[in-house]
Amino acid sequence: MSLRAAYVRAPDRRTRDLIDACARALAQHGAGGVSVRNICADAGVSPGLLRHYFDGIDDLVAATYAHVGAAVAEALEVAVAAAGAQPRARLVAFVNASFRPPIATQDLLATWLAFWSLVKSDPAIAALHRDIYAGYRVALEALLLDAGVVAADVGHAAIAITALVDGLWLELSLEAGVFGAEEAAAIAARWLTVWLPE
Amino acid sequence: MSLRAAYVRAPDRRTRDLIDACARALAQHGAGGVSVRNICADAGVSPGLLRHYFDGIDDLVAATYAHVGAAVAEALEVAVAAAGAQPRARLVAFVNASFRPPIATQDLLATWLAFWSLVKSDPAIAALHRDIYAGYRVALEALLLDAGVVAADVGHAAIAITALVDGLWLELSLEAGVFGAEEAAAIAARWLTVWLPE
DNA sequence: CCCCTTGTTGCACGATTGTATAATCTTGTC
DNA sequence: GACAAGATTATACAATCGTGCAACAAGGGG
Repeated sequence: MSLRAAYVRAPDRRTRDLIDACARALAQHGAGGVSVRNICADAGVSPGLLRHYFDGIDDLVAATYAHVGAAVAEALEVAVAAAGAQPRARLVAFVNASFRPPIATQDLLATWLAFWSLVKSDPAIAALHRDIYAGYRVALEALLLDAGVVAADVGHAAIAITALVDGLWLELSLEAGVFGAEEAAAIAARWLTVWLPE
Repeated sequence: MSLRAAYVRAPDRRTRDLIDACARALAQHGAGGVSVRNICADAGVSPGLLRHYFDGIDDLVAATYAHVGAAVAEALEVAVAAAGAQPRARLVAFVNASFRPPIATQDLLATWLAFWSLVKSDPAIAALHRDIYAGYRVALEALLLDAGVVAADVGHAAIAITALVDGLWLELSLEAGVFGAEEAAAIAARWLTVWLPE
């Protein structure tokens, strides 16, 4: 049974290998650089194997988005938990974590940008995008409310902060060198004070 | 000679037709939806004609980016000129114009998003992107300086405002319906006050 | 009227795409 | 060790990709 378990777990290993290879392809060559042969060669498997674990290349890309999205959400959760109990510190930690590893790495930003470009053409990606951002916004709105932002402003503030974070991600990814993650965090922190009382 | 001029001007018409068709393809199907046959069919010409006016499909996409970028820059310039002489009004006009027609149309935002996704893979697009954003940032920095932003802050402020505008564009394009251009303009206006004195 | 340039078409070519499939290898069970 | 089942490979196939090319249409200059 234990050997059986090890044998059964092998597919999960391959699933993960393919997702990682897909993320690498997305990061390095953009959305146009993902092809079955490309990904499978990078994962070290035969091209035919992809269809054994996924319904097709689109399904793999969607699974990669879900995986990366969950990893980001988890990293944000960890950062908030580590910030302690003070509401405002938790909010700042949430925003600042967006500009530090493991989130603000060059590869992850490029991968995320590739996902954005697929939202328009792939309905499955669009649905995932809605879910991921809805979750992000809910978490952010809760933190804003706890930090003392007036209820009427919470919706606008969440949209504004999300937009700023995404915009800074975009520039960090596209124009590496013009400014760094530290400056992005400083800008976001300043933006936060607009919505906070006092 | 006059007939000759009319005859010579015909190619420009076709160049423009192809660029428009390319922009439509980019807006509707994303970066992955641009193909020679697709674009030429939409423009109403034979597939072979594309190579008569452009070095290839990549060249056409680059030309489309340059064309759209120039159109946006011109629209911003017009908006600033129409705002009068008061420095702060000119700055607000510059930012607000980003969220009104002819810039903040659904099609143009989708096209712009497609360009972003190509920066990583296409060096020509990357060079164009650098030029376009450098110009944008120079114009914005000049307006900020005139509006009274302290010189030491101008660089950061330009980056921050550019990021916010791009982030709002991103959300307007990807999640149409969650919020509108009017709310985006209101958010940007509030963000501006952070950098302005008093 | 003929020619020559240029715009334009239609098709063919090789490369690459995603997917389907048959054969092979590996592993657990009896 | 034989057998069943799943993992994996290699190859084949149709579709689509960008591009090259030969031919046709059209109009200006000789």
